[in-house]
Amino acid sequence: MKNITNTRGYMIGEMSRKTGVNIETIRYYERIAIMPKPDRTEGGNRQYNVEQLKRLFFIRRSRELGFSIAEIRALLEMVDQNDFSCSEVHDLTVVHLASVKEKVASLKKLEKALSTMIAQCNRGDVPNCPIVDTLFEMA
Amino acid sequence: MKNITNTRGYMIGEMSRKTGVNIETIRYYERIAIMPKPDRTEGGNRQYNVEQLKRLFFIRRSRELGFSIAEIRALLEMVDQNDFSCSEVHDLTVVHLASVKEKVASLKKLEKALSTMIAQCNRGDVPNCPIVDTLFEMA
DNA sequence: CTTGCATCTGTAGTAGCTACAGATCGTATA
DNA sequence: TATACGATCTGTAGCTACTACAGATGCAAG
Repeated sequence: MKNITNTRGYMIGEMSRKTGVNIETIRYYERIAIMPKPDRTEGGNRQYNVEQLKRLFFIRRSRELGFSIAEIRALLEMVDQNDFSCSEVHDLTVVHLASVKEKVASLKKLEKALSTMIAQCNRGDVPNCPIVDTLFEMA
Repeated sequence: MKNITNTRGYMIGEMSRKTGVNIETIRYYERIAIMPKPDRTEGGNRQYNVEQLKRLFFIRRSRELGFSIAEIRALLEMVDQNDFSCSEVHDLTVVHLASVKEKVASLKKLEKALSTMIAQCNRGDVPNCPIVDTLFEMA
């Protein structure tokens, strides 16, 4: 039960608590190499530093914003360059925004279609269920 | 090169062409048992009937409407009953609609956040990239 | 020194397909 | 009838982004 940031660094559990990223997920990020291999204690436990903590925050925030791991990998590569190009980051974000908009649009279509189906159905008082009829359509 | 509906039934390729469902996906649906095991030719090729074709249309349409396989399984169980209850179908659809709405809402939030980030970035003319700054936030 | 939580590795599972490889089927044509 | 060639077969592995174990250790407090 220690939240102490000791001099040796953060243990994986602390990293998890601070960022909200699951421990298993942190190890997964290491395996797919978007997080670096951290130092180890003599016993073999991971010891993270502040850099790595920031990186994990970056990843979590990016995931929250819907970036895929592949996109995050690209973002991190950009950021890892000393003199990274803001316009590359900008462009990647614009592309991502476009895909989010597309998803919204297609979900809105679903929403409309489902609403219509539901509206046509008065729950069993009709001989044929209009929802089921719609689902059987060979459109 | 035949589109002939022969008396024996539809081959898997015909099913695929008619419904737009990938051949491998049709076999997958059989494996997870939302499509029945069809008859076979002497040689072992699948032979589907009209019932099964309709069922596949139903599945595809439901997928298009965003229903999960689990939900589709439930829908099919309802529909498979001779005297199925329209209100069960109704309720499942309402629940699904709610989840679609939630997804729309959360994607809209993303959209807004991403738009704001992009608006703040004038592509490299700022010392620190506002997008990257946002991503590093430890919120 | 023991207790007991934290962490370790490695593997397998999730959804919903998709993509092979290597073998056989089925049929149109020579 | 023989053959060629596309369609289909089975079985397995891959994809995304994790999550969930099992069984073995590490580590720190009492």
